Amino acid sequence: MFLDKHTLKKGGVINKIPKVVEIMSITIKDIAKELDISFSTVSRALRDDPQIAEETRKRVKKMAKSMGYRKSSIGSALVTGKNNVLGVIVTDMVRPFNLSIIGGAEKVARDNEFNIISCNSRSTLEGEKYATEVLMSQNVSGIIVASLSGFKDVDHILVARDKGVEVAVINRFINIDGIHTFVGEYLNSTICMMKHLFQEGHEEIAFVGFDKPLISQPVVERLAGYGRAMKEAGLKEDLVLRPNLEMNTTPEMEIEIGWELTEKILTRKHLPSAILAINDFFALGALRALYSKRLIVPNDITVVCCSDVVAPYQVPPLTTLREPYHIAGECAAQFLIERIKGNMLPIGYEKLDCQLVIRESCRCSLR
Amino acid sequence: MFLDKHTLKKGGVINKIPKVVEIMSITIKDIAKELDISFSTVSRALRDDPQIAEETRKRVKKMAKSMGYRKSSIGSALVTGKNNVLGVIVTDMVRPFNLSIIGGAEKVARDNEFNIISCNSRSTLEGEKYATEVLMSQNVSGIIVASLSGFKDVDHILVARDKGVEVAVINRFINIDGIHTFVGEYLNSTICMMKHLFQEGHEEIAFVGFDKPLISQPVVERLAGYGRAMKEAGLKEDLVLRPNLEMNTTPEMEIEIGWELTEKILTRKHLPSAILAINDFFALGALRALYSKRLIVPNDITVVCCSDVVAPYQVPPLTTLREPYHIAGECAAQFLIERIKGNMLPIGYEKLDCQLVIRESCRCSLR
DNA sequence: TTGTAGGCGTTATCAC
DNA sequence: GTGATAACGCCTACAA
Repeated sequence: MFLDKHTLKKGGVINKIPKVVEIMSITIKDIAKELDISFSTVSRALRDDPQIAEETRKRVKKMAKSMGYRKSSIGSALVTGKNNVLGVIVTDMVRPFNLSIIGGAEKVARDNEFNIISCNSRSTLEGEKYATEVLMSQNVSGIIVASLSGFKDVDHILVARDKGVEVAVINRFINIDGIHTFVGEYLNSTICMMKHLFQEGHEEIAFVGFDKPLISQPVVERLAGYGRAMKEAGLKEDLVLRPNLEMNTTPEMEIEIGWELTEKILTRKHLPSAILAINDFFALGALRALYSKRLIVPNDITVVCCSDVVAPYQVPPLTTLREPYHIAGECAAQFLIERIKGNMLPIGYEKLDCQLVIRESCRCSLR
Repeated sequence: MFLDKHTLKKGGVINKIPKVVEIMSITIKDIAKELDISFSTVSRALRDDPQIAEETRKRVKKMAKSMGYRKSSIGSALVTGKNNVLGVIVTDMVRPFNLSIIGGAEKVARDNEFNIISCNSRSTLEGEKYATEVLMSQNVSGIIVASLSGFKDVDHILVARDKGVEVAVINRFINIDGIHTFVGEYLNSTICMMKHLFQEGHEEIAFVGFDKPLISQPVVERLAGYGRAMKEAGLKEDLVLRPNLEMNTTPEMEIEIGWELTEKILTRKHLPSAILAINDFFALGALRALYSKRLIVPNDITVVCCSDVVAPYQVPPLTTLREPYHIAGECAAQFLIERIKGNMLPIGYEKLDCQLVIRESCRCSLR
């Protein structure tokens, strides 16, 4: 596997024009002048202030529309301190689940006439602090933190909170006064997946994954869910783990590891009937190992996984536990917007279930 | 294939606190008061104005830092009309290539202390117009339009341009005065891919794809590149196309179509040695058709494709032409930032090559 | 080299 | 109901 050197070829310049003359935007003063009324009346009319003559309101709105007026959000932000912008901090803008979070937030924001500014933390604490400052300097009204930089240092979050910025945290298992948290529910979700496998008649189920040195709640819960389900069903656990996996692995590395772990399984005399992988990429590694041995999924063996990134686009498409990233983004944005609008929802934490998505990598698709 | 009904379970509220008292941010006035100098001196010192005493500059900066000052971008934006924010308009925040564009822009923006606001057009002209207005109301300094809503109505882009906002367009084959455009180079890139196949000894190469009723430049160029390469090599074209495919297909639909088209090929007595799919999802359909016939890639047949969305995560990983989305985002952001900073680069168009990424779905990986 | 005053577009608080 | 006027945080002539 090798990559061609990237080439960037400049195209021809097809036209040159002098810098365009800047045209000023329409302001409430322009409208006021046109209508020969005071600009504060215009401001009130546009904001549907109750104490304004219906007649005036209509005239102003009509004129505003015909002149192509659009409120400058920075003007009002300067006065109100709120600007209908939410900031989202994610580790990076590459991993699909981060983009799901942003997408979810964006959807809700749009429906509420809010905007989104997104920043990377690059998975570092400094990055997260910097991103927070950037967002503060933009006077955002709320911040969604979806960047798992660690568990201890949350000063920047507290500073934001104390400056009156609403903050919501996604998938970080902390408990800070005044900070609402949305976390995935992985334990019961994993048990749910296991039950599905039991229903399909599986009894020998291998868990392919890893053990992190750092406490990662999702990892812990998935392992616990697998363990509890097997125990309750009176079955023997079959953990095939890469111990002490460092943070910041790439998908490629995880595929590699999933492959190796599965190959270990394939050297056994007796194979399990199903493999539950800890995430998409481990599952992909499993698929590759099976493919190289010409084992057919799900006819010869079932492969399912937690998380749902590229699983829909596999041959065959994988049954997964889709994590609630998009929904978390939606919920967090909705929560912040409500708070910003003055609806002081209670602060606490909310658990969001994963979604069992059944595709063609398990037995039930054969019937 | 079915989905469980999504369940959203509310978690327990673990703590309630009264609304946090709002703490005012530090402004230049606070610093001025603290240092007993005028606030304009502070403003100048912070902006490294040349006509300021070195001594004062240091004192001010030190104090600013110790007080945790951060410039309010809305304050300065109100005065200067620029706010170091770029807006990006994409069709949606779901398709990975859109996110690549945003990611590329974000990377460059970050390096230049700019921020990004992203909006959806939802693939409609109205959406694009609305997004443009939203961005204008945020007083963005520049806009990247990466939303292919059509070719005719570009008034909103002209309005933005005329208001002094720098605009760059990605992958839309238009020519507007004052608007810089970045477009992918698909013709030569496709020929490049074909040459690679020839080098591997392929002579019977089927093209699996579609013919759009609407003129889509990438589609046209890919078809033309395939045709020209085959012709120049003295080989016979083997086009397996779904004619008149409507716009807005889903990945699932494209997989389905790619599957069907490939199955047609598989009914032949003599099979081609390679398949070039028009995009990832058509290639995925091909993989599924081949898998169901137990044909091994690349041993029995080679599969490659244009575009590079989920191709890296296939079994086997697919050789592709990676489209320059991330790079386009980077280039567009860089261009806009330069212009905004006053470096008046000439306006025109630039072509960005696709990148041939060789993976394991073609013969050369076997050696 | 530094200080003063005016203004950017909007909202809010007075009067009238 | 409406109209002045004073903020908001910052920048920038102009003056000192």
